[in-house]
Amino acid sequence: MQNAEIADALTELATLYELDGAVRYRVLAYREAARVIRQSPVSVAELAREGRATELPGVGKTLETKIAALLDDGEIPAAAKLKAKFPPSLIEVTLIPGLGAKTARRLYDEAGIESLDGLREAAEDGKLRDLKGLGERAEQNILAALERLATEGPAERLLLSEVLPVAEQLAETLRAHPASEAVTVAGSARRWAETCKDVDLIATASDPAALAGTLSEHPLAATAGSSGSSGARIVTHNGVKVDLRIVAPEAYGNLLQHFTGSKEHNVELRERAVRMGLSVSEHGILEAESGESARYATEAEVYERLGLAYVEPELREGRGEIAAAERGELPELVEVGDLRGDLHCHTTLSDGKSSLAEMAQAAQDRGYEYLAVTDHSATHGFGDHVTADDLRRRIEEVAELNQKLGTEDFRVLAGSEVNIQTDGSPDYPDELLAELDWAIGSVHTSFRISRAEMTKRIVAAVEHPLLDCIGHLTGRLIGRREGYEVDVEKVFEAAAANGTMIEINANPNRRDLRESHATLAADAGVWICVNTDAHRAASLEFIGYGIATARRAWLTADQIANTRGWKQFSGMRKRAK
DNA sequence: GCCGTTTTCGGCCCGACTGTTTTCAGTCG
Repeated sequence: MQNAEIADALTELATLYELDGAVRYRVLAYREAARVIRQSPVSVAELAREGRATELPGVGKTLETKIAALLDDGEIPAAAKLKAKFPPSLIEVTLIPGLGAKTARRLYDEAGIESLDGLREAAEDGKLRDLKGLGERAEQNILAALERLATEGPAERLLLSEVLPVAEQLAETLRAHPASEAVTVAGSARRWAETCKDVDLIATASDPAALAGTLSEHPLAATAGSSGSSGARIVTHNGVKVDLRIVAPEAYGNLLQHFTGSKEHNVELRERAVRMGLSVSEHGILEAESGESARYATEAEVYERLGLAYVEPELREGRGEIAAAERGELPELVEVGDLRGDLHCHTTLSDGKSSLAEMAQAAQDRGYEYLAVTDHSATHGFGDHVTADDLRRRIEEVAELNQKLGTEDFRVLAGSEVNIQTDGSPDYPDELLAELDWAIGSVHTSFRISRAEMTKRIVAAVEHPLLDCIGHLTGRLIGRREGYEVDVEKVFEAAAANGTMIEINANPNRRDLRESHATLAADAGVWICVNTDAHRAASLEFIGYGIATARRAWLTADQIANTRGWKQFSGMRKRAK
């Protein structure tokens, strides 16, 4: 059973308990455990079988027993019992914005509402207004929410790459306004999370109302909400919700820290502050004893007041960064500027949109020392495959291009992204692979084989002496496709033993290795390389998303192979050994 | 239900907003 399935079951049980009126903290404990399990890089099912699930923070004896029952019987007895007590379709009702478990339970007890259909009927018949605490306004809001759900489906999170360009463009416009003093993109976009729900902009300005008006009147705004001296709210034409909050410069650090999040980071920060006799909010830090409140212009001062080293936004996820900041043991994170080359891209030879020369030029423009051109291989399909003869010609073309460039400072590597076939073998003969400068092995077919077979398949590729690197290890597409099942720990163990690199694919749809796997791989001693998988010259820019994943995985430049210059990197390739 | 610079019980973040209500509970981020 996958971690996500266990997490889903615990989340459902949390809501069932909440509907049943359990104490708040029990519900919170189940939700927190679900979060930790969802994020875990290792199989929680395996941990539970070994009786080690309690090693996860937030999982105690009780939860371990419940997970074991879920694995053995496919359900948790407590959940089954509660589902007999009231209709489980009541859970859907709690998903309507503005309705929670308390209200849902009262709708059931007092109006016999069991589901979204029942809720709609009652609202249309004007029956909800009879319940204490609800009125006509609530009826209208519920009907509007049901309508939105029917037409738009559940609110989905947007890919960071859909949100970040919009956020940056809006921030740039605001920065250019004469009344603006500082504007920062905050929230999950600042943390470079995989997906975002909305955009938070934090600003300070000499004329706040004027700055807020600028956002409301921005051409990207499809609809504008209220706008005043404290901020403004818009929805862009591509459906991104944007909140601008404007604050006095003295408290800019407090507000920025608060709205950068994450929620989990902030909760942990505030809990720690309480133990120090301090109360932290977006407005400042209050000392309980003296009653004195302090405001800070910068985030660094906020962290300093709490006895912590500055925490980079990408680390603020409640994954131990506060404890590390306290000990002064936060890693010095890798940066985009540390990279010396990109080792995965495509050209018009397979499914890319730019030529070999255009890709090389773009890499030189970025200041790289090397670019591996890795078009798809012989069995790729879609008419985009590259035959063995095509590849031999490509090797010659690359040699000619390098000669023409005539510099020691930059070189193109003749490479390939080779399909790992179902039996784990590459789809070019070894003699041809040996002529390449660089080869990546990737899985592009037969995703649905068993976890054991997939693990065996990829480990075989890892052990192949002429595959230098494994591409997009799990094949996931964020929000669209789960990755294939594979025992990543076994793969990393083999990769470390064989000197096979594993990439962080920077494509914002992939970001694969995901961050928890990247941490695990680096800890296992695997060389990571961060590559774009660019299919056009402009897409070399996507490297920022891959570096963000590396940073969110706590990685330093040291742990990334392609931060080395060519001389050193060339010797680190498996084929060079 | 979890956890320990308040260790095996008694705590467990902070504030804004909403809709309903004359002081607040529920929900949300």
